[in-house]
Amino acid sequence: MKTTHHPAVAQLSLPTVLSALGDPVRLRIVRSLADGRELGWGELTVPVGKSTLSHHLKVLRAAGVTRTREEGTRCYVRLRLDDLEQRFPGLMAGVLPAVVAEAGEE
Amino acid sequence: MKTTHHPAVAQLSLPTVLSALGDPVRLRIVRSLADGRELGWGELTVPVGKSTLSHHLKVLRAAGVTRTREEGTRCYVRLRLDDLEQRFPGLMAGVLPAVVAEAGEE
DNA sequence: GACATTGTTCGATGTTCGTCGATCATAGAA
DNA sequence: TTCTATGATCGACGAACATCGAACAATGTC
Repeated sequence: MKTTHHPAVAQLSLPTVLSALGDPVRLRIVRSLADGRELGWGELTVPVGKSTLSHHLKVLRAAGVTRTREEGTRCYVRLRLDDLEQRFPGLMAGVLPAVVAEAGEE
Repeated sequence: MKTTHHPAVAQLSLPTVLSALGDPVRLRIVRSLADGRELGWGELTVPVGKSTLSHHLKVLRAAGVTRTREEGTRCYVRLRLDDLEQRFPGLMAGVLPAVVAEAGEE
């Protein structure tokens, strides 16, 4: 595919991370990944077209929230929980429960 | 001044809160308030004009992150920590340390 | 009443964002 | 090689956003 760029741990920016999380569609993606599992692209069920999904995954990736692994023609996504914990200790521990709890509200 | 509107606890939305926090200027405001103190409008030193500051405070207020109290011609701002804890337990406990830690990086 | 202070609102400008359909590049299958 | 499936990229659109200066409203002071 392409050289999917992932920022280094030291370069993760808090406004960028929070801004990436501040969108309903992306928050829904994060919720799907909240348990740490790696999911295939197609398993991310969001109510948008695939070009839009690709865009949102790019935003999450650029913010350092997710890591995309390519395997053949398909790719897999997971949260960068360890990296985020290293850069912003406790952040995701505070955010993820709220993200998961938000599931039953919509 | 005006009828400054504050959303009820049950109406706080996670994407809205995170989105409100996902801006450098607003994050700087939140950092000033991180210890729970109430600050006067003028004590919020951010590198923007006053109309822009007013706008950012409105965004934070509308998201339910801050509460504005008016007293005469001047007003005071503070975080709605209790309300946020009630609606999203642990969220601010995870976010605020990262916000404060971010202080020495810029 | 006249003036000063404080913060909001308005209008405008340039930028960024979310969304889509269409196209393209890559890797695997027939 | 040809076809197919997977995602990324492109171009475009309208909406939302950050910013500013100027004008405004409300309160306090002289």
